[in-house]
Amino acid sequence: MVRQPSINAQNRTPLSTERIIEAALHIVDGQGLGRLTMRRLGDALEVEAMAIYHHLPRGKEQLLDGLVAHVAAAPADASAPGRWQDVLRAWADGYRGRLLAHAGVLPLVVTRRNPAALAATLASLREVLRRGGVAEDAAAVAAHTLLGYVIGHAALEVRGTADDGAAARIASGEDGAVDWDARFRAGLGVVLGGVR
Amino acid sequence: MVRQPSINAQNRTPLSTERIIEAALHIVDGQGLGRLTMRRLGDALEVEAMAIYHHLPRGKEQLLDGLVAHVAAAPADASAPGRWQDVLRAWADGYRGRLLAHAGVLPLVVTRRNPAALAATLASLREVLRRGGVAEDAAAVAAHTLLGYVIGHAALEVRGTADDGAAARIASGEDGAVDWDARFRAGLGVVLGGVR
DNA sequence: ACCTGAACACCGTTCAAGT
DNA sequence: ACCTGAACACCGTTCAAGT
Repeated sequence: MVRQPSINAQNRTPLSTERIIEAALHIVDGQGLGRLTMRRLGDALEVEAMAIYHHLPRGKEQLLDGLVAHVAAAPADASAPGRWQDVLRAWADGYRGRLLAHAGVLPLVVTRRNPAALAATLASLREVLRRGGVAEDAAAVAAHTLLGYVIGHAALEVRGTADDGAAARIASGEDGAVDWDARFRAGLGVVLGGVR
Repeated sequence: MVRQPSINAQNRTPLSTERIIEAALHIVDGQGLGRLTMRRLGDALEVEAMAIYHHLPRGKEQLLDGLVAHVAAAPADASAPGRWQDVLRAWADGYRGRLLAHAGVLPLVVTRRNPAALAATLASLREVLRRGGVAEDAAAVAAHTLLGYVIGHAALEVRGTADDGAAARIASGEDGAVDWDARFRAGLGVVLGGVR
């Protein structure tokens, strides 16, 4: 006779790295990076904070690395059909949306050492350009420029949404709110238009 | 008879917001953002941590805002002679150097609300373009694109210096170390070349 | 006005112990 | 193997008190 495991003792879904990262991302998205603590994360998972260390031995460091990987590793589809300009435009739209949706992890993406995440994304951009017939050197430069622009623009947007009003008008002489979508597309045009 | 103030009691230079910010920046540059604590900052200033609150009533929040202002507010010289391309290239070089020299505050520049600092910088870029004969709309787009690129590229550089070696080669197929200076200049050419 | 000392409510992390 | 409980060395910040 086989025992039903769900009946006894602690019948809750066990912890896993994936569940931990997801719960952490949920906290960051909802309450901000500053409120992500091991204790609060434990609460959200209905577990003592110390249980997390069993799955992430490097502790909070490893947790933050996981968040970066989850958000920043989003390569372009090099096998997509169409002009490389359109493929990159579509990727950039998606990547920007990703960064804005998880704005709280942006400071981590910016400085945290996590080679694999961004390197893979960068390689996919080069591949799109290479397949599109752009020379190797120019492709490397363009991939770098594009990723830099998307990340930098997302950073400006995250900061900017707060000072659309009076502050921006006073300090910059700009008239009213910024249409960020249009701004981003226009800047994207500048970057892609500069690739030869 | 006038008393000599320097003789008595606590004859040390009194605290000031400027001294506090400078000491904080020194800690961040030397030991990283994570090691900037009010207590350590107090030690560096030879004062109890609580004394800082007398000069920065909003506490650490205000301290971090001050760091961002100190690093990110570096406008271009709109009255400089020469082609606008050269003026912006010179500004970009300087701004990049600034961000890299204080890489520890980069995550703060990226997300911390501090309208004045970036808005003033942005306005100066627009002014350079406007004086150079670029149309208002195109100037606004280009200023935004340029600042976004410089910040984003600096972020990639800060992260990248760690994975120049094997990690980058494996993940990206790139051959060896990246010449960041050349990369930056080339990307700058792409961005400026795209402005019409 | 400017700084100190003690205290409070938190942190991340370790370590031995439970099941 | 997986989780808990108590403990340690830190945090930022408040508040009353000193000069």
